[in-house]
Amino acid sequence: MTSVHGGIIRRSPNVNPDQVNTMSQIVTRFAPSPTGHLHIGGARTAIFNWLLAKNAGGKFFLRIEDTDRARSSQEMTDAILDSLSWLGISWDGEPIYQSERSELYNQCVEKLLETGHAYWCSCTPEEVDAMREKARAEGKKPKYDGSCREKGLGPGENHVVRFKGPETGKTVFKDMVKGMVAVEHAELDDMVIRRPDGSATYNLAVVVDDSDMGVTRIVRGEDHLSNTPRQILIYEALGLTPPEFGHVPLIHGPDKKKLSKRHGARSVTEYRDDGLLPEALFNYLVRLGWSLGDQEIFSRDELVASFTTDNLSSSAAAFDPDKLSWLSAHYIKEADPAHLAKLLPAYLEPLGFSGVAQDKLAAIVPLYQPRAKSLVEMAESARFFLVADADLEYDAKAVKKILTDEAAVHLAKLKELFSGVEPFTVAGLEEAAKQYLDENELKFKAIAQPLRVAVSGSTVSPGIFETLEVLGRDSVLGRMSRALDQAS
RNA sequence: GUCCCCAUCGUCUAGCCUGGCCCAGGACACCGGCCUUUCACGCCGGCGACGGGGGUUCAAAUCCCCCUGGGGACGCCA
Repeated sequence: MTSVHGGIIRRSPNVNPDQVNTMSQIVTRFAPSPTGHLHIGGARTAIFNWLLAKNAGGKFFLRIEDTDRARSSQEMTDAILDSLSWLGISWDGEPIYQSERSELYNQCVEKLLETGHAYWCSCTPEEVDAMREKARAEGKKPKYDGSCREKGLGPGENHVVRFKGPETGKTVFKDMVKGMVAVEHAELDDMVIRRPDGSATYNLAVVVDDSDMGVTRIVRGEDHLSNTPRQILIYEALGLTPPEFGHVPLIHGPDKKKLSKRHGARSVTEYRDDGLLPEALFNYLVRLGWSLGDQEIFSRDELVASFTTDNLSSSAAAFDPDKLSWLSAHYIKEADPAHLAKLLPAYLEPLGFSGVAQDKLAAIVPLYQPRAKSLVEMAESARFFLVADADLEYDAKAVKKILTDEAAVHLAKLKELFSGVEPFTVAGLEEAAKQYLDENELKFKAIAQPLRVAVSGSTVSPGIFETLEVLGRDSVLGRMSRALDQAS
């Protein structure tokens, strides 16, 4: 009564080459339940499965587990698909909806009934609860006690169908990340596979669907590990070959506790709203629980080329917002400025800036690529570039500290000089400033901060000449005038 | 409670399968320095771990056992 699965050898000797080929095609899937947004745990699972398929040149399917009609919604389904797309994950064919497949499930339940692998049960939920309570009280595993196993009941009011599992022996399988896992059949109880209303339960539907979809490898969260022996038993009873399973540990919060809303159990959408690039989240999630030597940064192509299940970690990982932030900064540095300029308006809008010209943004972006950790941060820092000169707000403390009488003298001179600088570029401005500095035997420090405060309103900005160039002559001169007014 | 899974720096991890090259390597964070025009970037350096106990062995982070700790599952949810 021992069954072993998951080995690599699954070919029978007499199949023809063509068939071997189709059979060896790798098929993976991601099966979210549309009862909430796509969270990072689910996103990581999706990524792993997608990568697995891509690496093998196989297929990656989507299945929407929406059998819980009350809690599922089309809006959530759409949101999940959106998140996947944003991450750059594409799927083969159309998503499959479990809610449309009850007929298939019922056929399989019938087959199980006919072959003696399932039976009707008339026990009420209350009765079953009592059985479980009793077992628990005796220090045993809470289980349905199998009262109806041999009763030979038929369909009837409030009758469910239960799977008739083996009572002895054990199921052993080779998990792609855990290795050999064994569970005694005595630990399992006869699970309900069909409810009184005729609907199928999770374990049955999953098996039927994965088999029907031709899924060959399943990577999923460790919370499904204990379901696996049950599912394997259903595969066997149905005369089907189980796929290979890989159970990745759940992601923990930074405190090693359960992932909570507070620190990371957030949806992919929220990270997008925070101004992360999808590349950063993708890279971070992959590295959380998977590694390839010492490499930290991976392009998508590298990942597709090198991702295998061998390097998946078997121990749980904690979510680290700092490291994610570091990756975000990295990908912003690497990104094409024009691309970022296209993304920026979405983050500028909430700040009250809309319809900013693309070429203007494209000029601003490079100044912030080395400093911004997110697009939100970039948008906020870039504010002073976008406000009208007359609306620029001056930080009182900065004005008091930097725009001294002496600074005002320099600013006045510089303003005159700048009005004639041609071209109005970093090189031209630098040259003009240098000349002024040399003539008056001044250090650059004497004018850097005054200029910065004059044009940005604060003591912080990108390099001053870059800032001046991007601002343009009119703004620079206008703002310098305003600064001189403030100073006096 | 029962069963299953897991255990290297604060965090992500390499190394573990095929013991010696590991008084344990990389990255994030942190600390210090350099660069400098503010803030960042960058560069250099530092701090910092094999959970505990038994074995096996000439030799153990690596193999075995126990303990402890953590997580998950025990649904007519998925």
